[in-house]
Amino acid sequence: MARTGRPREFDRDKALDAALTLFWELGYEPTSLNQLKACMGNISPASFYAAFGSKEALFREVVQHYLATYGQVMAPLWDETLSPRDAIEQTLRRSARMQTARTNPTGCLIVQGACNCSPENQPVQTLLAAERKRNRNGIKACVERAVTNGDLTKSAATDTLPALFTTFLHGIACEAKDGDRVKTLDAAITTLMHVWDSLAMKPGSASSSR
Amino acid sequence: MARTGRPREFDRDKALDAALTLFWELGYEPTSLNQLKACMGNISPASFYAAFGSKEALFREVVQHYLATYGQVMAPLWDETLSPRDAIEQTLRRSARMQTARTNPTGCLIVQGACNCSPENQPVQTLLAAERKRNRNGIKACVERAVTNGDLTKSAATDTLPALFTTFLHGIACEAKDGDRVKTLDAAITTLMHVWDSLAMKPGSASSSR
DNA sequence: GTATTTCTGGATTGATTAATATTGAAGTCT
DNA sequence: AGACTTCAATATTAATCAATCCAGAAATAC
Repeated sequence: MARTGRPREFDRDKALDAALTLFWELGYEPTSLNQLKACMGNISPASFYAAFGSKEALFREVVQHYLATYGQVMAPLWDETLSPRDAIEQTLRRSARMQTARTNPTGCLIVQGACNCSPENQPVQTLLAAERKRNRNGIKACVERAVTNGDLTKSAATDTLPALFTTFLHGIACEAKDGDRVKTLDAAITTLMHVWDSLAMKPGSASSSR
Repeated sequence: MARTGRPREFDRDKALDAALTLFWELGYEPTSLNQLKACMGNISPASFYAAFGSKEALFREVVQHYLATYGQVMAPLWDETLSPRDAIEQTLRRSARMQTARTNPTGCLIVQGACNCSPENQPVQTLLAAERKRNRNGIKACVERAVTNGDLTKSAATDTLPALFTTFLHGIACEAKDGDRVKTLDAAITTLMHVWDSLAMKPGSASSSR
């Protein structure tokens, strides 16, 4: 699309990737523009602001990029070809694997990217909080779908499942950043899913619908 | 103990309390010395450094104060008069209640107090990481005690319990900060404890030992 | 070739950061 | 009373923050 004028000398996509890594490691506020410009290929302030607008605008773009790539571990939640149980299990397992992988920073940009924020950067905090709410809603929708399906019989216990799974999901970020192994988390997920299974077989209906 | 010289004009304990609240709300780095001095009674820089040494020294003192008060919700983990199951359940419930109370900031200082940190403040991050490790060890010790007691029969599943409960515990901080109600979390804890109970009754022995 | 457009490099902006120095007031001890 | 000790207010330190400006370089359009 670049029509006229002098072409950019650095690779915008690579710069965005580098910024993602830095934001992921340090979080929004501690990441300084100097560090960003350095890791993005020693670009000048003018180049930076021409290409990305501002630190906050860059971060928003970084979050979108994260959601479109690493964040896709959450996709099973909205994949209705999966059973609700498999959707949640896969989401947990893929999150644990992604957040502990050695190919990227540990932990979760959405949970930890703007954890310590000055009031003036509340918009950034709000942006990530909205994504976490999306996670919550996705898990809740899965549980409700299971009730509609007949996989689960609605009860006081099924009402607690969304908070249970969401709290565990978001807790993975802390454990991953603290050095937990994927094996450890995976095993915990296996045990956690027993909660679902014991609720699924408890009431009358012999076998699940799908 | 104040022997001689002009006595301090501000209340050191109240100042520490105010600093705790501010650090709890914002985290370590975004909390500026100006904000601290203001909330501590408009004290001067000289007074601040004379009384507390530095920002980091103040934070360390704040963390100790937190652990000695709010952090006592974790005490059941090391209370051997409680059954291991009750110790973990009480810890979870008291954490959820404390972190959602309207009398103090939401979330957890240990989990979220230094989440976004520049490399130069790594000592602060390390301080909190060590406390989180203490939580992990406490939960693990409870599970191991249950196995020794005979409350639980050692199996692949019991090996996963420490990570399961710890991940949930640390996840509470995120959910509390995002506005979850204590009722919601409490209900989720009830369901989570079913994991323990189903493991406890599964193997042979009819009733628990104590 | 000339005009136009867009990028880059370097210098600089004002605000804010944590921390220190100086100075004088306010207290205790003998 | 007078020596001594500790505090607090003001001013200031150097460093860093995100962001802007300006001049020159490099490309395209006509």
